[in-house]
Amino acid sequence: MPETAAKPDARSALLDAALKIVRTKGFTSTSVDELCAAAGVTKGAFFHHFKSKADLGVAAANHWSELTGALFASAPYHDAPDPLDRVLGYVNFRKEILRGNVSEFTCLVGTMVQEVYQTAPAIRDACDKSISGHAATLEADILDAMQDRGLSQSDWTARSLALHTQAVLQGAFILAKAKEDSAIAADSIDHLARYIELLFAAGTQASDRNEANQKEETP
Amino acid sequence: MPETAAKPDARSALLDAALKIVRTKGFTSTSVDELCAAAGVTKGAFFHHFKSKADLGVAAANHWSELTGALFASAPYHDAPDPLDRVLGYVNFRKEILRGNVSEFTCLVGTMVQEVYQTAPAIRDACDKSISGHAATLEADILDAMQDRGLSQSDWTARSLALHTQAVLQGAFILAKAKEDSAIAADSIDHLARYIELLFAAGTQASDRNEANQKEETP
DNA sequence: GACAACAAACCAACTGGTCGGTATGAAGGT
DNA sequence: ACCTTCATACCGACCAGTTGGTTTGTTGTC
Repeated sequence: MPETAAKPDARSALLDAALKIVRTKGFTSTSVDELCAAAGVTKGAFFHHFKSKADLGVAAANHWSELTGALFASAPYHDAPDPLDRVLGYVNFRKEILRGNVSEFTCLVGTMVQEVYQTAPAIRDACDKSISGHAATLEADILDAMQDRGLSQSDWTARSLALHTQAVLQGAFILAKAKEDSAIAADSIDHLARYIELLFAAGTQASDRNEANQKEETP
Repeated sequence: MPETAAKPDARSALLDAALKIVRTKGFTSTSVDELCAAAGVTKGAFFHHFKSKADLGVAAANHWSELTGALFASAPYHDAPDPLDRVLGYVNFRKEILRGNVSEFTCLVGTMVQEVYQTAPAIRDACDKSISGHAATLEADILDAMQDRGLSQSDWTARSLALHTQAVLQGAFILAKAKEDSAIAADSIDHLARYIELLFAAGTQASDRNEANQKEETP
């Protein structure tokens, strides 16, 4: 991965164009010429900065990671003192983000990975890194909430719940695309929030009796 | 839509080829020539049966609906007397289905709709119909379970929960593709099952405490 | 004068789609 | 029984446009 220090104009223009176009048409349907036209550069510039279209795909996924990373890092839900409130704040924030038309709030890497997971391993890995890396930022808060609520020996892990939130979001985007409606995505996110609430409510209730067993599952 | 009575060889061969190839490479990356080669027919046959590639996409989505409809209709979970057990049986069945490599258990219409929702409205509608139609088969059992457990005035509907299950599954497939691993999908399905259990357990607890268990046991 | 950052003409392979043609068989008249 | 008609199913050469990618050339800057 290159350093994000210097920003030649054409490169970031192409990356920004890729974010917009790929999210509406998909990766393979987006041609290099189209990208160049949207970015206002020529093909020469494209292949100067990216050695192939697939290379652009990888760079776009990384660019996406940086953009979303910054967005969520600066989101207000981190301020909540209760870790569970931070987790629920994240989920609620994801719901608030559902503004504008579908291609504006859906996920670049979720879209790309479906198309190329078998044909472009480099892009798939970049997409996985983006999703998993984002989930990891949630994992810490989930872990804190689990400890806080005495759920350390539950039969699910903080990581699996963090990844599950991403699955719900990705799936919600698919439904939103199929129905061309963001409301259905909001419904799914509501179910996700309800699940997390129930999960922690049930936990406090059931396993309050004793604590401090660091073993995981495996009966 | 044509009746499924007569089955010309070339047509169904192309449809079967489409199911397999589109799930691994995506719709736009799958060329007509490739489809013809895999089906052992010529281009003439292709455009005799389908007026365009998009038309094949619509037909493939409908074909998918029929195949999955038959699969789930004959699944054993319908036999459970308790409607909640049928719902949980469905979820468990979805988990059991995760066999073989990723392209063998992922969803054709979920893959397609991501690519073409903006560019091929006919395909999008066919995919929506497939997903929503499948969700509708779950909705009846959910509704029964809600009545059975006295959850009729909850702040979520049977339809939204049915669609949520589809969102979770579609999202689980995306994660499985990103990680090239079905285990992550199974984890998400476990979370879904846990959610449904908690949802109905919490409901019975909160609003059905006095009314107790008045359901029949031997139908 | 070396090098990064572009511009733009150019290319072979491939794309979805067309079109004239053929093989088969059922329908219908005589 | 024989012939014509017509529709369906299929073939495969062909087409124009597009694809990702290359090459050669022109800038500006250190």
